[in-house]
This record gives sequence, structure tokens and C-alpha cells, in this order.
Amino acid sequence: MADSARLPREEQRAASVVSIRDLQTRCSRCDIRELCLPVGLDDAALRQLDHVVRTRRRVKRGEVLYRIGDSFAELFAVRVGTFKITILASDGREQITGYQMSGDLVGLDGISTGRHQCNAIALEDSEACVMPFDGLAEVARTVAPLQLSLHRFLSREIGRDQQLMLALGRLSAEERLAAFLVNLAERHHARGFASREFVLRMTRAEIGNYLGLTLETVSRLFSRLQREGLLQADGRLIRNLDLEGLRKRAGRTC
Amino acid sequence: MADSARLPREEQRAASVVSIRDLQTRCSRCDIRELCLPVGLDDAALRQLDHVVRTRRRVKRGEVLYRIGDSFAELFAVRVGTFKITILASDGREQITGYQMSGDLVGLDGISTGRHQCNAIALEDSEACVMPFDGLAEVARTVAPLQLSLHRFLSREIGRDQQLMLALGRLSAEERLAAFLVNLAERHHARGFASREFVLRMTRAEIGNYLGLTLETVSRLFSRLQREGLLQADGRLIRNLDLEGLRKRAGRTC
DNA sequence: CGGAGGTTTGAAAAGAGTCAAAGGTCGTGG
DNA sequence: CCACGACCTTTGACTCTTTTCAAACCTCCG
Repeated sequence: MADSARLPREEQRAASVVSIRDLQTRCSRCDIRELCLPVGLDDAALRQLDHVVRTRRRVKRGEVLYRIGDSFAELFAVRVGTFKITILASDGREQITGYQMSGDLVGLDGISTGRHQCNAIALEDSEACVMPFDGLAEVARTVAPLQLSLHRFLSREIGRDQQLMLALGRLSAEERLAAFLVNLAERHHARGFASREFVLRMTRAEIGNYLGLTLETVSRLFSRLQREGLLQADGRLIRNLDLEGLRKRAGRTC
Repeated sequence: MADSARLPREEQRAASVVSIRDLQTRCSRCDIRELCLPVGLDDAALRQLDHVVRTRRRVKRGEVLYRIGDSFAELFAVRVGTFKITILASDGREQITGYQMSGDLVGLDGISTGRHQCNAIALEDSEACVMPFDGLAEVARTVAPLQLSLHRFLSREIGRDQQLMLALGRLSAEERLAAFLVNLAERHHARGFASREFVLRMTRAEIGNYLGLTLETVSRLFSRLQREGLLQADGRLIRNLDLEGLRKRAGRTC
């Protein structure tokens, strides 16, 4: 697992079935297009986008979509699965800055310098649409709704990051975990999944890293929330989330 | 001080001298244009931008440039002074998510929802150029370098936010303050000011808020860094910064 | 020159981290 | 199909960094 090579086999496979994958990749026919960059585009605009977004990449659990320092040429739109986004301090300490799921865009931070400034690692077998950025920008110059959508995704990312800063800076450990769970529940809900019951894709250590806590603290907090009837946790399977109760404990950051 | 009214007098004054202010406001003649959104634009592009950016707003120390919930219609480019950007938890706890100085864009987070999601408050008497976002977007559709610059500023903001998350999530109190000081020094340097000596525009409480610490901890850390010869702090006047020494203590996040 | 706001320092408390140990789970290879 | 090992989770005991509370001092603005 962990940082293995970058899927040469997968990439070959993709190349060998280009026509089929190409068909699948059309934004205009994508079932999550209303969650993703194409949100709100009309048919003509979608067709333009279809010309830009032509391939997908499969990334197996534990493998890397891109690494810090990789040259930036494309954004990725998560289609299936979950990625964690991580940055590093010089001494190697790692901070997870986000968990991205279907419809989310990853790679936005690479635009500013032309190099990726974070790692994107799959937490489960995942698939992302490859969006060459130059092409995207070009279409955005003629298709105003796409331009707006791109601006909104960039801006939304800033807003999300600020919420995490608030959590890291001002909330107690319990508040952070409660906010995290409510946030996950809401995102599942937005994607048509159950919000009161789901399987975590990340370990206690990864949750702790994201929230600025240790894995032991996270584990203890799960035990406490369970004792107090706010959820049932069986490893990564979370059930019977009491969303209102958790919101009360979250400093309503979510 | 603090949250007083929104400068009706200032706005009147601005209106009464439109022609002069208009002249001053041209990006093409602005002395910080290479730090700001116009970076790298040619003369023709600058002239286009001049048509969009036509006014400035003065904001006195302690006053508000915009508030959470205000409708978003424009970005602001800081020309003179410093702003703190704050967000709120539901219970009123506040987190400062950034300090923005000349050349920085503020308001980017408002694009996604059409409402500002943070407050921007002047830490000293300041001035910001008003950039109507629709107009900016329209020009960006024909002027590719401006489009790229806008994308880069949005992306840069994401990268900065991630650095703060790393600090809040993984660094010790001392490392956070060291990283903060090095970051300030570098930004001063980029603006042509001394990097080893400057006046802080924010209180100990504001530094602590930004770094997820209490004001007492920040004060103790300044005393410690001074004892150990890494700087001299006389209130907000900081002198003789030992940048290399501080970088070593900062987990090199900066 | 009065007072509000800001800073420093100390002492005690608390929240989260560290270290340690044991049990659980999952996937793979034999 | 089972067993093994790697990884993950839980819980306890103790530690330590940072917070909280308190008091005194500074300083700058009106």
C-alpha cells in the first residue's frame, strides 16, 4: 500500500480502450454533472466541455494522483471514490488539508505556481476526470457560465479551508470531531447517500491528522460520543448519527 | 473604534473628487501593479483593466471593508495598509484567517455564494481598490493574461490557507510564531521594506487568534525569542530579526 | 492627565499528547 | 481455506504544553 508507483499498468489499460473511455468521459452524460464543474451548463456549453475533458484516471487505494512538485497541467474532478489532500512541513510532518469526494475538484492549488503543492492520495479505489487546465481556461473565455463555475469552485475551496482553520484554531477536540462528522454527513446527503449512516474511508490517524489531534484522542472521542448516544461506531462503520446533537457540540461550524 | 458605521462620510468625499480619484485609480499607473492583479499585463490589457477598476475605498483603522453576509459584488485590492480577515463560529468565537497587505486581493471567498463569508477589518488606516467582479470576469474573457492572473490569485489564496492549516494542525506554539514572523518578514521584503525590522500592525491577541494561541502564550514566546537572541521586541516594534534562526524553529513552513 | 486598551509575568489547572499494551480486522500467500 | 502478519483500534496511566486566572505595569489617545 502507501506510496507505490504511479499506475503504469492502469495507464496502459486506459490507452488500450480509448474509444470506450472517451465515451464514458463526456461531461454531458455524466451522472454527477450537477455536483461537479459542469453544474448549470446548457447543452451547447456541455458539448464544449466534452472536447476538453476526454480522459479519466483510475487510482487504486493508497496510490497517488499527483505529488508535491509534479508539474501542474490539469485539474482533476473526482468521479468515484475519495482522495486525501496532504501538505508537508520541511521536517516531513504531514497535514491532511482535505478529503475530496465525487464532484469535488482537486489540484486547484497548483495553478498559482505551475507545480502541485500538495499530494492527492486515494483512500479507496477511485476515479478522476482529467481536465487539462489550458483547455478549460480557453473554453471558460467563451462560455461565461463555465467561467463562473470555475471561479465558484476556486472560491468554495477557500471557504472550506477557512472553516477548517476555524476548527483547528478555535474548537476543542470534541467540537472538531463533531463538526467533521456533521460535515461528512452533509456531503454524503448532497450526493444522495444516507447521512445518518456511512462507512468512513479514513483511519483514526487520518481523522486525527486532519483535525490536528492524535489518533488516540480521536478514538477516545468516538467512544465518548457513543457512550453519550450520539452515534454508534463499529470501527469505520458509523450508524445512527444524531446530527442535531452533534451540531450542538460542533460550535455549529458545519 | 471596532465595528463602527460604514464610512458614509468617506464615500461622499470620494464622490466629490471623482476625477482626481479616478486618475489615481488607474492600474496602469499604480506603483504596486507588479504586486497586484495586473502583474505581467501589457499596456493594452492594463487599459482594459483601467475601465473596470475606477474607485477606491478608504477604511480607517478598526473599520470594516465588508462584513459576513454582505452581498458580494466586488473584489478589493489592498493598496495601502493592512486588513485582518475573520470568520465566526456560531457561538461568536472568531478566527482570523489572514492578514492582507498591499497587492493582496480580498473578498475572494465571496464569489462562491454571492455573499461575503468573512469580515475584512482595517488594522491601520488603509485604502483598497474596488474591482467590480462582473466587469473583471468580463475582461478576463478577452484578456487571457488577466484571466491567468485571477486564477493564480485564487489559487495562491488556497495555498496560503493550507500553510496556515499546517501551522495550526502540526506546529508547536513556538514554531507557529516563528513561522508567522518569517512570513511577515518575507512579505515586507517582497514589498521593498526592511525584512529584519518592522512594526506589527496587530496586537498580541490578534497574533494569538491567528495562530490558535492565547495572547499570554504569544507574549511569553516573544519574551523567550528575545531572551534567546532571535529578535528584539519593544511592544509592536520588532528589530534585529534573526531570520535564519527563526526559520530553523519554524519547521520551515514559511 | 485620566482611562481604556494592550502587554508582561506568575501560579495553578486542564486538555490533549505520549507511551504502552492488548485485542481486532483484513488481505494475502501458502 | 486457514493462518499469519501488517495495520488499525481501544484503553489506561502518566506527562507536558498551553490555557486560565490574576495582578501589575505600560502607553497612547483624546
